[in-house]
Amino acid sequence: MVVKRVRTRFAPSPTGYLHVGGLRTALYNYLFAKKMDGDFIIRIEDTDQTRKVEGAEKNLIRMLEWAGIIADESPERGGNFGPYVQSERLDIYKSYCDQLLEDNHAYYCFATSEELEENRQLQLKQGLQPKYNRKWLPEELGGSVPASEIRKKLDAGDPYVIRMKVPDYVSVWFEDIIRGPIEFDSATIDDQVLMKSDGFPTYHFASVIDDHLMEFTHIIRGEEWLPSMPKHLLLYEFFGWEPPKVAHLPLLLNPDRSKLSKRQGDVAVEDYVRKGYSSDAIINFVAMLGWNEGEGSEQEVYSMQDLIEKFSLERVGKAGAVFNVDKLNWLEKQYIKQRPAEKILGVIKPILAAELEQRVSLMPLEVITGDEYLKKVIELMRERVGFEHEFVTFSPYFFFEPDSYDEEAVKKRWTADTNELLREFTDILYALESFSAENIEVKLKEFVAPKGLKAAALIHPLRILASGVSFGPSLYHMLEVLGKETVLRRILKGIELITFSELPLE
RNA sequence: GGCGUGUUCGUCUAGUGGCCCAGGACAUCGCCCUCUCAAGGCGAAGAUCACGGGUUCGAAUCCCGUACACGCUACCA
Repeated sequence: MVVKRVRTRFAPSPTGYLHVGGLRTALYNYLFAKKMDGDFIIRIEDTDQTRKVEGAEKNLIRMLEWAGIIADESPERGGNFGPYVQSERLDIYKSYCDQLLEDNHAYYCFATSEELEENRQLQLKQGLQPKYNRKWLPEELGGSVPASEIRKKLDAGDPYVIRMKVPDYVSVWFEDIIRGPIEFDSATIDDQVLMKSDGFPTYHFASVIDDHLMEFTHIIRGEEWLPSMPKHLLLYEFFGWEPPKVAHLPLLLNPDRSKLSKRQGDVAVEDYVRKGYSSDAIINFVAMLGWNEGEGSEQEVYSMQDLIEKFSLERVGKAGAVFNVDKLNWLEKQYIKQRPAEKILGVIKPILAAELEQRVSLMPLEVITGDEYLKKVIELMRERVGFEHEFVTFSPYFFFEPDSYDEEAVKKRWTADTNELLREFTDILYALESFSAENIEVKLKEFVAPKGLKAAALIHPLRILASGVSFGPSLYHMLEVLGKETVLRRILKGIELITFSELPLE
């Protein structure tokens, strides 16, 4: 038997931003396809014209690309199974629907939405499952409506929908890759609308047609689609098509375990991008929400390549997972620690440029915007920042003069002769030929020892004057990177501004 | 209401009949390192495996029931 090339899809509707749950669905489809040496396709499901949002389709594809999920076929890329936008496939749905009508698997329904709603309320009140009451089921299909009456309504141009005729007394069974066997009784399946009165197909109809015509071998989608699986299966049966394998993914949840939603945090991938998360961390994090390598693996950090190699649908969990930002933050740090400086440069340069338009720097611009300088800053700060943009914003003193000094720190670290010590030490620094961390350290220790002082007596004040804050990288290395001129300028300025006598004595 | 799915530390999870009075990671706390902050190292605390019945010499793991949660129940996807 010839094994078919694996084809999977992500089929979003262009109604807005890319949801992180959607990102994970797309990722799993992508990982599975790539793992199996197959193709990953993007199809746009825009059959609800009222919910369509301008620009959403482009944005969706952009965000997936940002995440490293590149489609083999898509509306933008094309392919042999297009068009990849459902609103451009209307004639296809129409002809397949005609076939169903002809084969008595579907029928016209002229019920108004008011009628339908009334019926629904009635059934609900009676404790029944709300279902279409088959008022318009034709005689040939076991109903009571004569063909002539349908013909009359049609000729009169009355609006109608087309519904599928669900067979009575059958049970629909299928095997979900991650959940195992699932069975439904046809009595619980509604006569789903296939074609809406505006001539557009419903999701259910369009996706079945397209999934078959586009030759997908595996459908991987959210758990919310599980209950509509029997309808889809019935359609495959009507057409005599072999259904693809299916896997229904568990939901992503809010901290209170409700379905992940706005209000309790960010749900759009865009939100996380804006906050500075990298695609490495987002992909890694989202992949682990519901999937794990198993077999005693304790690996936490996975590159996209790792994921492709190790992913399998069988190892996707069944229960919903809470989207926990703490772990995402930790992952982001892991990536910052290991990311090549060159890559980080590309991200922080524009951020720095923007900052420099807002604030004036007293440091030589060509130096502080240069690769050499920025790389040194990156190496000093990479274990201390949570996001790449913090290379600029968390330690602005690498680019700008401190505009204040941490009051608490000054209070804690200043004594009556701190300023005098700093003044004296400034001369030593000034005379220093090579302004290196080692030299500064040696000089500082030489300076402080005969006075019977600890290095800390000078280290902390120096840090505060050079940076404005009491925390940061190794003082000596920090001073070296800042450079002699800047360091001296900041110390001199600082001892002018900070006067010990002004400090409250305790 | 009906149908469906799910349920192991706060969170993500390992675990597919004996190795589990349950392992790892994040978060929390403590100690070490240390010029601060991180990072790192070590350690602590944290799960009566939702509950109740079976099956079995033996169950987190198999079966049945209950509870709870979530999803679906549209001419939305």
